[in-house]
Formats: sequence, C-alpha cells, structure tokens
Amino acid sequence: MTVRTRFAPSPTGFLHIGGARTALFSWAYAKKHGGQFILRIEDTDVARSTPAAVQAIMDGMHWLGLDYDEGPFYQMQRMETYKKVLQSMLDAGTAYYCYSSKAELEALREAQTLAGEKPKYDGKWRPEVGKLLPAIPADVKPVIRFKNPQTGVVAWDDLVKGRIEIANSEMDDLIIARADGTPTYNFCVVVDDFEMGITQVIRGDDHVNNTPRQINMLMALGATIPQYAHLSMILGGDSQKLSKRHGAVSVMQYHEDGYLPEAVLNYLARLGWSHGDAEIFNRQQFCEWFDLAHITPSAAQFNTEKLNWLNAHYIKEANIDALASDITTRLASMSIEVTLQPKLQDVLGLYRERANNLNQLANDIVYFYARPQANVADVDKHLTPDIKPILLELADSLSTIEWKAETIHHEINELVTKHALKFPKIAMPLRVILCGIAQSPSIDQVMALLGQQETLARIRLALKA
RNA sequence: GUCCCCAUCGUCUAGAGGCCUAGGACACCUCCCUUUCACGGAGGCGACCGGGGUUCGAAUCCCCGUGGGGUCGCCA
Repeated sequence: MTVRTRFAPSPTGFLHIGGARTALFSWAYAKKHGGQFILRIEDTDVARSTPAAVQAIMDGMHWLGLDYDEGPFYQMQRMETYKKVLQSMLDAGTAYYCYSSKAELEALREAQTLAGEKPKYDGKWRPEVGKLLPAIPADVKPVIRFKNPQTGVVAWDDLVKGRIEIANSEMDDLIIARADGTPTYNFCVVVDDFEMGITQVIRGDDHVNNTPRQINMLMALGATIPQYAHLSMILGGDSQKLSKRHGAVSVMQYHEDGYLPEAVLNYLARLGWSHGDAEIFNRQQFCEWFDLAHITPSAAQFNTEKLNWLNAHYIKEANIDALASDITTRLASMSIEVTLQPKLQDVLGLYRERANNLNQLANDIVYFYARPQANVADVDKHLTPDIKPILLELADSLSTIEWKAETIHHEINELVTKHALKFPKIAMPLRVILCGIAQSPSIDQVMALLGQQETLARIRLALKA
C-alpha cells in the first residue's frame, strides 16, 4: 500500500512553527516512503476561516520547500460528500438527531461541572431498543450526533507514543452536524481521511483525545483505520506553550528576521526527532533519514541560539549569488543601493563567515555602499591626536601604490616600523574611519575592497574634522 | 475535577537491561589562532524527578508518588 499523508490546517491564521513542523514530518514521511503528501484545508469554521490565511499557510510551506502532491482540498467544497455520508449513517442507525437546545446543553454541562463530574451529553435523544424518546420540540432545529459505543475500549498503537487505550464510557455522542446542517470537524476529518486514503495521520498532540472518536466513526463506516502518529508540542523559549497570544510567530517572520529556510527546516527537523548525533542535514538527507520511530514523545522547547548557529552554518554554505540577491533586497529595504563596486559577492565573501543572521549581515556591510557615521566612543578611543599625522602620512603613501590587500598591508607595516608602533594602533583608527566602528575583518582586505579613491577620501575627510 | 500523554546536562537530544565512569549539539567558561570583532581549533563545566519493585545487573521494564502538558465546544 502506498503511503499517503496529509497536512490539514484550519485557515484561521498564519503557519506557525508548530504547524510547520507537523507539515514537515508528514511531508518527509511521504517522501521517505515514495508516497503522496496531501494538503487539505479544514475551513468548516466559516466565521474564522479566511482566504488570506490559506495564502499565508501556502506561502509558509512554499518558503520551506514543502510541496504537496495533491490538493489543496477545501472541506467547504466537499459538502455534498459529507451530507451523503451523514444520511447513510442516519439510515444505518450509527447517527441520530438530537433536539437538545444549546441552552439546555449548557445547563447540563454546568450542573455536571458543579457536581464534579466530567461534562458529557446525557444521551437524551439517543435511540435505544425499547426506549421511548421525548416528544420533538417544535422550536429546536436538531443536530446530528454520532452514536458512540458505550462499552469496551478503543485502542491504537500510536507510532510516536505507543499503545493508547481509552474506554468508550469516557466518550459521549459527539455532534457531527450542526443545526444548520453543516458537518463538524471530527466528522469531516474521518470522511476525508477515509476517502483520501490516508495511511498515516501525523498531527499534533492535541488530537490524541479525538482519535478514539474518529476510530469509532471510521469503524461505523466500515473503513480501514489509518495509523496515527501524535507529535508533541513545541514550547516557547520560556517553556511556556506557544500561542497566538504568546510567542507564536509565522514561519514567514523568520524570513523577515533574517533566517534562511534551510536553517529553519533543519532546526525544526531536529526538534523532537533525531538521527544519532547528526545535527546538520539538508532537505534530501532528512527525507532519507526520517522515521517516526525516532520522534521524541515529550514536548520540546524552542531555542533561538541553536537556530542562530544553524543559520550561521547555512549562510556560510549558501550559494554566493543567491545570498547576494537576498542581501540586496534587505539593503534596499534600508534604502541602501548596492553599487557595482565593491562587488557585493566579494564583500559577502569577507563577511559571511562572521554572520548568523541575514539582517545582521546586511547591516554589517552597509558601510561599503554608504559612508558611515563613526561611533563616537570608538573615535575618542582610537582616533587620538597623536595618530592623526601618521594616518595622513599613510594616506599619502597609499595614494601611489598598486591597490591590493598585500601592498596595503605592506605600507601599514612600514609605517608601524618607522614610528615604532603596534599594528592595531593604526588599524583601529582606520576601522573607525572606514567602517564607523572598531570591529571589522582584516583592515587591509576591507580597504582593498572599498577601493583606493573611497578609502583615501574617507581618511582625509576624517582627519580634516 | 475527568480521562489521556509526558519526564536524561540550562536547551535540543543519544540511549530498545550489561557497550554508560551516561555520548553528541547549542549556550556558557578557559586556552590557542589573531590586527580588533567574529570565524575556526583544543579543552572544561554540566543531567538519568523521587520512592518502591523485577533482575546477577535498570537511564532503560513494572507500580506508586511528584511535577508538567493536553482534553472534556453546534472550534479546529
């Protein structure tokens, strides 16, 4: 049987880190087994679903490179199917109409909670042999409930958590169609997973409690039960649950924040899954290695430091032209236009090893394309009066040499020797003048890239002030 | 409260009864490299939640406790 997995988000917001990981694992599992990965949009909550959210989810998946083989399927476009199945269950007696009103149900719940009981539907309208049902109230539109078995247990071997058993007595008859006739989540999932031939349901931990109900419905429909794998949740850096209100951000936010998709993907893969001591692996390698057996059943805390480390790695590895293109965009958003000289690729060659973030990288190299505002503290510390004449001397000698890092280095060394100084005594003020701050790569290489004319101009301008 | 799930360094994790004096990675600390800051290299610090069992032997299996989380919607 070919593997078929799905990612089934509800379009009520962006694709956040937890959803992205669920999608990633489902996708990888399908890839690993040569199967199909299906995208299904669960939009039956009409009030909260938006097209913008659908787009945001697809954007996030695209950025991470999670392509789907089928879909997107929209549940709202599958109403006919659901209605048909609903009717068949009604006919088969595995579902029934319930005329308890919302208010009635609410009162029931309240009373049960007050009595310290687990809130459950009381089965008022559940048909039983020999049971007399109440008179149908004229003013209530009925919902449809699934007739859940009342005895025995539902069990499945969760691919992540192992065997899970839940007693049917713990469950009540859930509503599968609202009073307006529209089907509800648990029902749609069951019908879709069945009809789409899903073989492995890989989803969040929060669905564990839905699983026995879904299995019961699947059985009522005579369907084969898929395998289930429940992924534990991702916690924020403060070990608190990630939610819209607390720390959950769109995966696209990571793009904006200067992360490479390769880094985010690698990081997410390693969060709750492992392959021995492997830490760094690309998309393809991950697909080859991925298995459900090595997923951790416990929750994992998000750690930005490690993401940064991976990001640094992928920045070093990135194709230089692709990197240049990305950085050009980021510089443009700072109103910095990249000129032909110095060549951005060369500048990045000098700087990429020092960066763990694309925004930081862009920010660090701005001075190549715009004269920097020198940091005052650095000026005071390094551009001391005694060094100014020597720098002027340097500017003069530099004006006649062949412009290469080696020759520049040679000239500085000459001066260092002549005045019996240490190299940094000259290098540091040069950094301040040329870069605006006292930290930079090798100063001769910086000068070589910056160009003779611009370098000398900046030095002379600074000394005049 | 109910039911369900989870529990190894600060964090992510390896670990399928002896290979564990518990391994790797991030972070942190020290040293080296060095022209500053990074990068890189070499070291270091640092954990099996507690208690009972089972076993010749338990991080690993079982039970209890504790702690954390999820769930109990005409939301998904």
